[in-house]
Amino acid sequence: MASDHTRSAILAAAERLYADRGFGDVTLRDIVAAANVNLAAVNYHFGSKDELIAELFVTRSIATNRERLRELKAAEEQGGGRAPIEAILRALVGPTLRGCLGPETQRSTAARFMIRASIESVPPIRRIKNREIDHLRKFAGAMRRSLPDRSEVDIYWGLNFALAMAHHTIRESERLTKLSEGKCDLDDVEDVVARVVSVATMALTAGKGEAKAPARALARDAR
Amino acid sequence: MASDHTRSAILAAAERLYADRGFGDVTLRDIVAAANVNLAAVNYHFGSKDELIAELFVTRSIATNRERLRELKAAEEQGGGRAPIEAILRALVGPTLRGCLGPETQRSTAARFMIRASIESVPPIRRIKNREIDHLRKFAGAMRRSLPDRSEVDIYWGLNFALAMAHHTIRESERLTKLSEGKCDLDDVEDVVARVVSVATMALTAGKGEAKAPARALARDAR
DNA sequence: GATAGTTTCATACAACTGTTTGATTTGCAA
DNA sequence: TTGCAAATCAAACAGTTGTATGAAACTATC
Repeated sequence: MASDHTRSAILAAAERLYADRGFGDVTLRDIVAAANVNLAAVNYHFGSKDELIAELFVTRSIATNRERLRELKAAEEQGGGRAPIEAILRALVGPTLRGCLGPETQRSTAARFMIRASIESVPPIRRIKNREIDHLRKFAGAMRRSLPDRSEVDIYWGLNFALAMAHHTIRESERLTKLSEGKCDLDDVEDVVARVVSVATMALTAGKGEAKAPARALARDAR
Repeated sequence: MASDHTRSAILAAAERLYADRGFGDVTLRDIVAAANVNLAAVNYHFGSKDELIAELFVTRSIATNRERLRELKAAEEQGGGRAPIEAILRALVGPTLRGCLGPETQRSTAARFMIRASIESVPPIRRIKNREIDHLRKFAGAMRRSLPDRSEVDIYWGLNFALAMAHHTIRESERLTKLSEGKCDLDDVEDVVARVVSVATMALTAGKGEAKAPARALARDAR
């Protein structure tokens, strides 16, 4: 096996470049230049560009999911098999938010890469991504156990909204900062996590079955 | 001016293709093939590919914003300058959701194109997009008038979360359907709108100033 | 119906992409 | 040291991209 040096240099450079600039405009030549290796090295070590991306995604995907499940399991064990909904949501969105936001220095390339992947959806990743549904199902299960009175539909919507708020906040963090003229502090990660968890919790616990009825008659003057 | 036929055929074909497959893998040759025009027509009528995309985006952006502002204005007038927060949020997310979801037949290419644009962020669009902040500021203003007791920070977060839920739901509608095994009906657009508005309203009205404090001590066993 | 201006067309171009090739170097075991 | 597989390298390849060209086909005006 000699030296994996080249191999891992490519992985690191590729992850950073993809995280920063997206899959769209990062070429193999950019990657090998950043990694200080020969152009042919990518195909030699990974077979193709797509396989490089796939390996990157699979590795990171496994790591992220493990982290989330670790937090989930801890929460459920502490509650004797039934975790408080806040803890479940925190396990779902916390790791990603912590990795992608916060002061420059403590942002992880890995988390930012995963966000890119969740946004741009390039072919090699799209193929793998279907497995993520199984992962989300585990959270849906935990949420159902935590809120046994809640309808399944509401659970899924709550899960969807929690992910929505976390991902969108990461993706548009720059715009939110500009829009609020700096008043929204995206560097205070725990505050962001608390806000997302709080709103998602309300979505999941408010009302009782009908989080839909109110004010539906308003503004129906279209056309 | 003779016949704008070629011009508008290109615009229509490009919008549809970009909406369906994204900017990433739609080539000029795909567009001219779909529009049944010659390859050189794009550069003749628009100057360059980027200018074509920009024109598409600007046109649609203006239309969407006009529709949203129309609903907003109607709501504020009806309330005498102060619209209920639900109506404001409905004006913000309604048009986009209605355009992008619902039965296949009534989905608008325009709305789907705008979602693509909001996701992929290709250079010519990124340049224009900064203006959208001014548009969002109008909604922030209306929300502040509607909830004068609320802190500005909370307003911006509520706005952010409302857009988050709407956009994410559209982008991941397929996954949500699969995850919920069809139990979440993405074709019932008004239900989706009501859910998003309802949760965003809760985010904006709950607590009073501190939608953050609860349960922050939980799950702090990381590392 | 000739003419000038606009629009279309087939084709070529230059730049860039991921990938392959075959020679050369490296590292290590016999 | 010798021998051999693994790894690196410069160079070329084939394919695709957006764009440019110049001739041909239109269209309307005089």
